[in-house]
Amino acid sequence: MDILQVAKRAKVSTATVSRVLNGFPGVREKTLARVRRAIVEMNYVPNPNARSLRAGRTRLFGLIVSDVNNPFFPELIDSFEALASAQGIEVIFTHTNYDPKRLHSCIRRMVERSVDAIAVMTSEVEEESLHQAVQAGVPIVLMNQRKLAGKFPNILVEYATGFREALEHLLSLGHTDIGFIAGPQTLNSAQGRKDAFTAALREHGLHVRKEWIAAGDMRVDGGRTAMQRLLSLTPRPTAVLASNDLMAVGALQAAHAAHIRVPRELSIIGFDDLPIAGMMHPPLSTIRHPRREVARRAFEYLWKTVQGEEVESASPLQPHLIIRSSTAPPHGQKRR
Amino acid sequence: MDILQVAKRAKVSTATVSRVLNGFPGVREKTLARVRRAIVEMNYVPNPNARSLRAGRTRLFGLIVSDVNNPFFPELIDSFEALASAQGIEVIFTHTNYDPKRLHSCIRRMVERSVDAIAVMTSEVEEESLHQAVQAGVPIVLMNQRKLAGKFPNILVEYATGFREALEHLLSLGHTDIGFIAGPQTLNSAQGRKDAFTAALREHGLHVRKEWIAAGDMRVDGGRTAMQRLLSLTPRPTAVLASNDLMAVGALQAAHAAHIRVPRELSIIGFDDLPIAGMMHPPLSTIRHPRREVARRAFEYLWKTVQGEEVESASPLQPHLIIRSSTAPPHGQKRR
DNA sequence: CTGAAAGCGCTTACAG
DNA sequence: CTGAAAGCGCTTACAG
Repeated sequence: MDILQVAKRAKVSTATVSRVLNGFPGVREKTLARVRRAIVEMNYVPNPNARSLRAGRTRLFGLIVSDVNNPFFPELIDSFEALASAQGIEVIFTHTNYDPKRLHSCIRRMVERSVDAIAVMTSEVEEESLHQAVQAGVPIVLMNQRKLAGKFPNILVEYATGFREALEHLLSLGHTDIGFIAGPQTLNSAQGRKDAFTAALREHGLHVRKEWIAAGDMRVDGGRTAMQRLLSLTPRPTAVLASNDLMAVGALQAAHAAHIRVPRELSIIGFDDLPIAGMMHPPLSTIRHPRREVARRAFEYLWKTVQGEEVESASPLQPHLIIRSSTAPPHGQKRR
Repeated sequence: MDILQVAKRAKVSTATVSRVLNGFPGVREKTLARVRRAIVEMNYVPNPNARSLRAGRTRLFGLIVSDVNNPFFPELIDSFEALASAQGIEVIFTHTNYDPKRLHSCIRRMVERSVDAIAVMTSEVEEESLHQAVQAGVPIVLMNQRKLAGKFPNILVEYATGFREALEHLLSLGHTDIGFIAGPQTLNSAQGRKDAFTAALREHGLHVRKEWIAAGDMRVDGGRTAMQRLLSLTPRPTAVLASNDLMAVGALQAAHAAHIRVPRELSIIGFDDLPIAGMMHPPLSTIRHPRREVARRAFEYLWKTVQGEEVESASPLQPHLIIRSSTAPPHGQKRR
């Protein structure tokens, strides 16, 4: 009974110490000071387990991502953790490795740990898994799961803006033959990106050439293979957009291997703006995914909800094009 | 009192339910079955806070790294987390951003959370910060902190082996003019790597040319600047080793910018074997840091210690050279 | 403004 | 082999 020791030293009851600890109003100034001194002198730290047991709150948030090894996530994790830590919240985190079944057990583990809230920042989500959290009364928030947008709180990212900017950039350089490296259409995020691409194309009256859309696995290897396929075509696109940077890197490798110079003979644009995009040779132009902002919104939603505050829904986040050196006018053409 | 409900349903006392839950021996087969059924039927999950409060163990491990955004760490985190999760341990993690002061507060937070053990996997460690854990009786383990090797459990990595292999590879290609991009000598890990390099040089009777050792900040930018300095020298080295892959990437960028072809005109070798090493153009040869193995040993040390088992100290881990495409015989020379 | 006391949900000697 | 009961360290109505 450690709080008892503090109470004795300050010559008050444990109730009063507890009040001071939790910043409750209505403690006389003098008592307050005495208790505070005792706390400091004894170097007292409350036992979080006892606290949680009694108060029913653990000050623990869960964070679930798809894949720690995908450079997309560290920044998101970093931001989330920093925000949490500023509020005295600890974060336990796991990843699903893109496997919806693992999401189920991740959520179960977190619920069993009685976290106060869960951020499900995965690219793929199965609705049933989420019900565990709902049933346990644990608030959750998702990242850009449009299909579940009505049912669950959701941090939306409007891919369309980014793709429109990318397309307009390519058009302004003189490209009209534009290919796309899509992701597996089983992934929500991959599907959304492909839709955004074709929509942007149509907006500008461009025809969607099905054979110029190749699919990869969202990793470097998949991007390389997809690009090899596109390069084998006649005619082939003069510019290629990839649904993520890892595949754009693979595309770049394929171009290098085929002795096709980027951007002189082929323009490439990625999506995400991973740190590696800028490290490539040439540095990749890409659409920046506002993941730190996603993390911030996700945390704030959960934090406010836990506090019992109402959260008004915000407008979707907008990704924007970052122009580096992997785009240029098509071979033999001038900037118009 | 949820365990009470289970007890009632199984017509036993809570003590018996607890015994079943914790796999204690000496419960009659029949009772065991009845209790198990009740647990399943009621979908009962023990309250971890009550458990921890009583048992004094939280089944929570702390993991501290230098920087989530450095691609070195995700694999380490991933491995550690997988191992922990297999034992029903949850991991809370934070990073110091290379700031020793932050390490202090990271450890404090974890101790206050009453984690059962802490893995301090940072490249820089201040001894005093560790005392908090020691005083609180929380086992810790460090990553390759040679200065503290006698005082604290430590997962050692023998840089020398890797550098020896790299050097011998370069010598076999015909290089004798070998430069080095060092890290800030305030970082233990950077210092260790530089020492390993110069030792390898001397072993082979090569002279250490001080002007061919440039220092960077362990990031891409630092590597680029350091390489620019080396390239401005006459004579300049025909091969350069970098203390980590991020700086090797920067070195590659500097070479590209100076229109020096790698590996034809300049060989580059990195250290760590980050995922990006293989994505570069050309793919970087590098010394692989066995970080998954580090994570495994760190976890196992902590796990065994928490169980009260004795852990015998293992021999240091050996990094090995991975040959890709950034090394070749020096310009105009043949492989000897 | 402050205190006495119940109770959060478990585990663990102790007794039988 | 099993149960009654104390207690882990807090917080929170309730009373004064």
